[in-house]
Amino acid sequence: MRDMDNGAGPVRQDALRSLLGYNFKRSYMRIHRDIRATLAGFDLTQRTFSVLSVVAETPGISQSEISRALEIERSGTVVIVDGLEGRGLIQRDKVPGDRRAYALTVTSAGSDLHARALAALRACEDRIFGTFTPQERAHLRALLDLIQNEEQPDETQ
Amino acid sequence: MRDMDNGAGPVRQDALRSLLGYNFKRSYMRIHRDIRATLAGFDLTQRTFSVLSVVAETPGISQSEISRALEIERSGTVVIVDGLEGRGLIQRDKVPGDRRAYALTVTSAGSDLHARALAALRACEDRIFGTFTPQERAHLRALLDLIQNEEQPDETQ
DNA sequence: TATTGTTATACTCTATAACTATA
DNA sequence: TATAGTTATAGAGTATAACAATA
Repeated sequence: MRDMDNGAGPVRQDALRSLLGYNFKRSYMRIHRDIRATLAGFDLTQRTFSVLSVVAETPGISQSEISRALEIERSGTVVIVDGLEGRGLIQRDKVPGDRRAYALTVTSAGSDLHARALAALRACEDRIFGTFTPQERAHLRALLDLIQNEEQPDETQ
Repeated sequence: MRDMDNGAGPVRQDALRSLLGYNFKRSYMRIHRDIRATLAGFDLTQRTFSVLSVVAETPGISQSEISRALEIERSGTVVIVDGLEGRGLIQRDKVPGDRRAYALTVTSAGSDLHARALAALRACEDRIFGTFTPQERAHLRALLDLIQNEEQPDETQ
């Protein structure tokens, strides 16, 4: 009787369900819940993992470059890098040519944690998308890429 | 030279990009930005629009039913309903059989705003997915449904 | 002038807990 | 005991603004 507690009848949400945006949100919440739980086991969040990952793959990257690549505010990147450095996962080194910036690299501990968290995330996705065929996974990825590469509305006028 | 500011070379994010979850997040952020801007024109958020929409389509629905249908905490629903009621978009009526609950319905102003916001959202989605073929839209919707209907990990043991 | 890194602040969103009235 | 609604609070996540040092 869950949908008929007060006699209003089943809960209709035809309008919401007709919107791709709403279904996208619900799907994302479903995925995000599992990803968050997986990363919590490594004391990481989506953001801290993303920063760790980019540093691991781009040794010498600066904080500003991270901000641009991941679309995080610079002020937010500082806090994340502080945390990762404090845990001995990455380190800040001086940049010879530019005394403003740091060159970030992962420590061996950071590299190790990144590898283990990445493996856990792949396992997590295998669970979430376990019923998907390889073709369905590829198609989903292709559609997500299409969305990300959409023209942005021109805000310069 | 945006990706080579410090000589670290182009920013690599192969690991992140190999994860469906990360691409999902980026796509969702892209879509959400436009949806939020669209709804802001009606002084609505995704949540307040969702509640308004469900009330419009299920006259007499209770707050608890909204919470279950939209997966919002009851305490959050109260605040949203307060706001919509304060703006004259929905109203709370007594339920004959249950003195605890309210029967919610939209006012004519609420019905009108819902219709206009819904039309704006459809137009917004037409812009976002303008380059998608009808088949691609349908396929995306089908894949999103698959994700939402995934078995949840059993937490009752 | 623009950019890098930083700090402090504020705001939004959401979850949690505790409570009352009623079933 | 369980449910409907409510209130207050706290936390996470994120954005904004201002600043010093350097380019």
